[in-house]
Amino acid sequence: MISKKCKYAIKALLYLAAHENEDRAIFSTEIAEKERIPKKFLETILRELRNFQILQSKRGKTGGYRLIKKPDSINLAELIRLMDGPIALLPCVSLNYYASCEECDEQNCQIKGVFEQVRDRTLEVLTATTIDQMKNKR
Amino acid sequence: MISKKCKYAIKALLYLAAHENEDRAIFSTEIAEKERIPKKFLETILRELRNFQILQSKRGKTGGYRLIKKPDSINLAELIRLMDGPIALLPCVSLNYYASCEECDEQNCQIKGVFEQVRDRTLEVLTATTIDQMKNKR
DNA sequence: TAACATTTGACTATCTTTATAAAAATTATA
DNA sequence: TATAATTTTTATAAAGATAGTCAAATGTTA
Repeated sequence: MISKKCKYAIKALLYLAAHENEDRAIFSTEIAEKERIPKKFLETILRELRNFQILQSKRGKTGGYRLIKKPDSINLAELIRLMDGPIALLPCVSLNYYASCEECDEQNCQIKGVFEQVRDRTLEVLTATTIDQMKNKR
Repeated sequence: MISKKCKYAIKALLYLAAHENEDRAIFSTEIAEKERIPKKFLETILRELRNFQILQSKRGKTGGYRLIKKPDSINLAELIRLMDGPIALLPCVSLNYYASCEECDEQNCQIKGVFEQVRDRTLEVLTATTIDQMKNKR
């Protein structure tokens, strides 16, 4: 499962992408209400996304959030990794967060293979999917 | 990520499968030592597997654990669901543990589609892989 | 220029759940 | 009587999901 944090991040980005052409910064309050995300939780998520250079923020009356990265350059694999960490189902088959299994002889591991397959299949879908593509669904 | 519990369960079943023809019950201690799994934790895992009718247990001097199900009839998807629950990355696309997303209009959800794809791709691999197949790796 | 309203930012606190065990006492079996 | 599983209880630690508070920035207005 991805975390709620991650799901909320996707929704927030979709919302920002949908209103990108309106030439205005968008308040966390607006996103929270429209997407029904707990406001304070959303704010910490937006801040993280800003720290990752995915969006920019501005304080004050004319403040709010805007996308920096283009929606077609934000893919789901990247986003999930930023918010939740590894995508692989085992640490020892993770490409970006590899960690060895303490207890097993990795050379002769019988279970790695399947999970490498799962990882590859999953990544095929996730890296091929961008915020822009999701936005244009239905 | 799958939990350690789940990973240990896979390892324990692989061990039992590897020694299936020896016509003896196998102690939790033996599995714990050979597979380097914390003993007490392993015992609770074995008990769960017994409750799921995957193996049987016997107490006393000639006690231990034996497989009930054949290794080629235990697939990974089933096993992961028993130990960890849902395989899908979102509750609303889970086949066996479906739960609606409180906050979103599921009819017009833009993010479901991708995660259905991921689920299907993942399940293709996991349901096609049995303990017996893994046992015969390398 | 000072005061004000609004919005993000940073830092804490809290509450719940899940994961991971360890311990003790009990029961079954050879 | 020794051995090994069973049950029950408890503990710990980490993660997840939120709420609260006050500070800092920004634009507006008197």
